[in-house]
Amino acid sequence: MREMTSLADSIEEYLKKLLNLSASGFIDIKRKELSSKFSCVPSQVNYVLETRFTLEKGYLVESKRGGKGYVRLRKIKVPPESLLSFILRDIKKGPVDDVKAKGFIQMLYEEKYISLRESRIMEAVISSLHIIEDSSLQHRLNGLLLRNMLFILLK
Amino acid sequence: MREMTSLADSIEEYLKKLLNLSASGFIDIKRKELSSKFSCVPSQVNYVLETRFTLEKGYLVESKRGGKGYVRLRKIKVPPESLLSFILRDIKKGPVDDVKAKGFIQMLYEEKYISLRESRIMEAVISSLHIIEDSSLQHRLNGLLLRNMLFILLK
DNA sequence: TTGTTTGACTATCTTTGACCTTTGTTAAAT
DNA sequence: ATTTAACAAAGGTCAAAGATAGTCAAACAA
Repeated sequence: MREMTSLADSIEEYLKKLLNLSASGFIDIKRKELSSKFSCVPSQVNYVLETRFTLEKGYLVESKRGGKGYVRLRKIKVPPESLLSFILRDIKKGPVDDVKAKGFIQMLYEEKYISLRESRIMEAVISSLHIIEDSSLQHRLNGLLLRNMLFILLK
Repeated sequence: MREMTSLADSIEEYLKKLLNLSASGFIDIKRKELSSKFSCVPSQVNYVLETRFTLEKGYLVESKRGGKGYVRLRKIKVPPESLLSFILRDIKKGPVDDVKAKGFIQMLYEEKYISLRESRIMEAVISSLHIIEDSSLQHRLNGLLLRNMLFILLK
């Protein structure tokens, strides 16, 4: 009889069960403890988080290092057909130039995801990145910043 | 239920509570007594003061050594019109590391210049800049971005 | 190939302790 | 009454150790 479930799958399942049981909508775990529980290296936990608990799949991961550190996992609601999902998918596909980034921001405003002031702040950010010489870095930052700013809207 | 609060966090919370209860707007503590209360070394108190009660976060710490020594903690009250110019002036002076940048953002929120969401967006921006290798560029961007985001508030 | 697992190295945050500086107190010497 | 010196009573600094989590690329498996 062969093993059908990977370690990653087991950890995923375990975390999802914990999440469902949680009244608060989030859970705090210790990376080290979790990896002990599954007798694997700690970075295995990161692998699971990166592949199974992504924003696109509707999860938010926050963490803190050092003494009393933790990893906090929460389930959020991102309707798959929503503008947010669309933008997140698009960002993941590749570099984001500033025309595209600003287009997204405009759409977010028009669809009432963000206020006028918020849209102006975000646009100011994208514009400011112009001083970066390395345009590949600039485009990566466009995507990353947009993504991390959207992340906030979900909390 | 696992304990997630570090000693530093507990001390921070305790001091903030005392400050809120204080009519005078400041509190005087004895470093030694406080550290006894929390069963830790005195320098732990300095750590908390240095990381949580910085000028950028809107706090002022004064102290005196020797007999009758004390540590005085106060929340600074910035006249509403001058907070932005205070920050802008500081930014102009030199590079802005992310601890400082986030301190300013926190103060802007506490003083009600920006909403919670706006503060989180701004913090996300600063955090995202971590991927920049060149730390001099990163610090320049911290300042520039903060400045350009603040300009939006003036409109 | 694609997805999984591992481990070496890195980054960040916290806690502790040894040593330093400043101020206050007291009592002896002047 | 004044000066001085020792000692006590604070608080400050800094660097090391401890506690977590993150990253990345190589090895491995399906």
